[in-house]
Amino acid sequence: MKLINTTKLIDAKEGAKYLLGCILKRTLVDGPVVSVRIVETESYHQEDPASHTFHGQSPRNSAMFGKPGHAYIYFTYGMHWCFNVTAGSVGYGAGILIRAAEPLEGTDVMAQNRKIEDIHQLTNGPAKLAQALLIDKTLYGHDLKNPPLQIFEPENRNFKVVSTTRIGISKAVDEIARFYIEGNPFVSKK
DNA sequence: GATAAGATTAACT
DNA sequence: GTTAATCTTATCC
Repeated sequence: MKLINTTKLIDAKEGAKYLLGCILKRTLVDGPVVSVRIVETESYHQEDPASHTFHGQSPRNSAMFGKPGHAYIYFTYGMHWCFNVTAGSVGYGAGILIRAAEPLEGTDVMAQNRKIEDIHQLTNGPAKLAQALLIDKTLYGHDLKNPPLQIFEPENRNFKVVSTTRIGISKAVDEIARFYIEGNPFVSKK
């Protein structure tokens, strides 16, 4: 498989569409490999009031001001981790939230991590995905070209992309920055 | 130093 | 449809 081309992530919105269909591969400490296909993303950039980078660089968001193609991971609502791919050139704070994915490999491990059986509930939301793949602050700033967390280009792009407004935010609610694969059953609801 | 809100989820009524 | 869970960060005294 071919690793992603990070130059495609310079523009957050284009990057969010580029990541659809890509394979996210997680190698766990004790051996098992989990892989999922990205089916839903949202883009955020520095002039966007809904972005964590809107008010400039801080210890929390510093990864997004670094090289594109790294992991920006944040903790929210006192209990959830969310996983993003950094975007934009160095010095410009942008990122792409991975909202949902389709389980491909290691579904048994994901079910164990999520403590549920239903395949359709394993990774159909940003915090669910992070929990299923055991993603937390230890992977903050991780270069996604290296194990234990990597992203590969898809074999083909035989799918249609739908563009809409984002979910679960209160600022810049009219911005079209959410993208998902049409008809995919693992796209989050709401 | 204190407080309010948050790129969510699951469990209720 | 509504709400609790639970804690970090940013913002404002």
